[in-house]
Amino acid sequence: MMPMSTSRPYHHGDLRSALLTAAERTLRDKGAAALSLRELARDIGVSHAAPGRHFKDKQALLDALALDGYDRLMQTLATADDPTLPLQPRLTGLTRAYLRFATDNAALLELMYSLKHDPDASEQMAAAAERTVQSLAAIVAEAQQRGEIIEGDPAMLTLTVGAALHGIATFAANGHADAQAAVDGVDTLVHLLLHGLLPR
Amino acid sequence: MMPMSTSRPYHHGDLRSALLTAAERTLRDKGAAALSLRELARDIGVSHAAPGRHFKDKQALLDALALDGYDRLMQTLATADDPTLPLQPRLTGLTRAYLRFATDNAALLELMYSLKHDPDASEQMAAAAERTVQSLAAIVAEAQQRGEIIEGDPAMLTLTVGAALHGIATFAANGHADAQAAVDGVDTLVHLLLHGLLPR
DNA sequence: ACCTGAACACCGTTCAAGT
DNA sequence: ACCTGAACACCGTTCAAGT
Repeated sequence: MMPMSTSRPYHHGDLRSALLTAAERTLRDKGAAALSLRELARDIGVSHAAPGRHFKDKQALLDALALDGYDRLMQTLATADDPTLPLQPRLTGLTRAYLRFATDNAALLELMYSLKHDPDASEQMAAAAERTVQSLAAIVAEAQQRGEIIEGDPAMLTLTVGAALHGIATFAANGHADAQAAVDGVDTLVHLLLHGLLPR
Repeated sequence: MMPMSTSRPYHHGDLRSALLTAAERTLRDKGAAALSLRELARDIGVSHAAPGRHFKDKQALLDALALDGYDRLMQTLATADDPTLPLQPRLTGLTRAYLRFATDNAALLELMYSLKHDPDASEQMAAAAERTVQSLAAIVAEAQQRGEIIEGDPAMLTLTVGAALHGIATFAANGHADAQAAVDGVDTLVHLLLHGLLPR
């Protein structure tokens, strides 16, 4: 039990992170469009102008949320990756992790991939996305070196795998595919990616 | 030259479609978040309450835009589809068409795939998406019957192909992949999907 | 440094009233 | 049937002033 100070000082202590926490909650519960700085301020118990000290405008708060999302996604993927595995189970594991993140954070993912960001934040997000792509590219390159997969432009192989993973994750996140069906289908999807659709 | 009535009547004639046209324009130029019913009304020259006659709220207008987007996407794909082609060029053509639509209508696509819609509109959109999936499923089933691709759960093959197409389209739309690079990569992507990544 | 409170210029939505 | 004009309850953002 933390003692609550009965005299409420006019400042908050760590308003910035309190705003981000509260914002992510409403993002999750009601979506980005329903997010109001004034409402956040009310919930936290601070004046409506206070958020302006920490985020130059509403978009800056959304950008910060999205950037945090990229960090968490990358950490999720890094944790899920097992470099000792052969390619197929390794990709399956990564895909499952991405799928789980997507369904658990659907609104956040939508925000992360949305078009409207400050140029500065856009740059940071492009860099974060690029880092994720690079780790996938590294996996592809490794597999090529081991002779597990075909030669050819590694960027194209990475793009293909990345597109398939991204596609199924967004299908699952927005309900275009049933989430459980998508999870169950990961094995088959990765198998098809590796083996192709043509008869042998 | 249409004669302009100098006495401006208090009604508009076809306000509903005028609103949709203007809304799509701002969606394209400034994004969904910047869309204001009052501003639309001003631009069209009608009172700020007039839109309420045609759309019960702002979300209803966004839903109508998204639904129209699904219609146009399906029409684009139907036009681009050439059933006389073998599977590989057929899929390549469809993917190109989807890519073009995605880059030409990035904000609209984002709106179409966004999570926040009225339940009623969501149902219609799910149905529209389902129809698109079904036409892809039909192509897959045909190819299976002709022995062009492997047997196995057609739904999984469709999901895999659909995920890859959707993934590359969204990459292109939001700039995660350079649009031109994505278009150039379509041949390779479809080839990889069909042939797989494993060495033969 | 950090926050308040008032002010400004906007919103979306509703509703009686007009034509 | 379709629109207006006023009204209501909100917004985001700015800025002098407070501590």
